[in-house]
Amino acid sequence: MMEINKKEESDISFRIRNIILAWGEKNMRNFPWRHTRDPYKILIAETMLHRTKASQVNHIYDSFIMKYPDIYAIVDTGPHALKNDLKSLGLSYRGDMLYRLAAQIIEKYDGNIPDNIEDLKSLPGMGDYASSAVMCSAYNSPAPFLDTNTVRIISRVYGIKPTDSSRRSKEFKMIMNSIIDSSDTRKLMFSMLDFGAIVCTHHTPECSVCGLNRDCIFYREMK
DNA sequence: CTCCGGTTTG
DNA sequence: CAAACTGGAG
Repeated sequence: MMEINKKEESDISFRIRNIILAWGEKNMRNFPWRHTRDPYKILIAETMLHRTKASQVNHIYDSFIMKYPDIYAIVDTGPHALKNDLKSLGLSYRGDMLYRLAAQIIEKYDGNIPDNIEDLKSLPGMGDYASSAVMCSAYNSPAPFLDTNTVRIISRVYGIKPTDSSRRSKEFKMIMNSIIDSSDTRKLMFSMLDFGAIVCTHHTPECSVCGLNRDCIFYREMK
């Protein structure tokens, strides 16, 4: 009995992984912060993406990187100018946060972005999500991260009602780990984020064209 | 657990 | 007009 459940569990994870990877091959979005492995540029992107739409970040990202090409440029300009350059993204504390983040990286790590989760998480503004995202995006490290998109996909397919704390829950983390398995984490995470943003959307998801619909409890209950 | 914010979306 | 957006801090 136990073994059957385990097999079914891994079978669903296997299908989610392959279906989303295949979908990503054709539909993955093409943001500038995905063309680089430079941890600095990825760090900036994650800071901007904090509770903010990717399309909004896309508007200002390139010019921001042009103006602030490295971590020292952030500190040199000071919090006030940063705040102004990030204004269109909302969350007014973001400028101060980024300044403190850059200052600590220079002070504690001689200007080098840490390449491990523990050190990243110790920095201001860097939580579970952003730290794992840097690890995954810059180093292709198998660091699972749960954001609003991946939580929504998992909650629907598995029929688990999402709560405000789902992104920190052990249950969701374990499922995410089983989906990642030993795949190309970087490619899978980007595909999954985009799948959530384009197909498995919050309002009126595109269930009719979703490759996961026959596995999805949300879809089966909707019919 | 609650709050944050300009912009976008329904 | 309300709710959501690749979350993190207090």
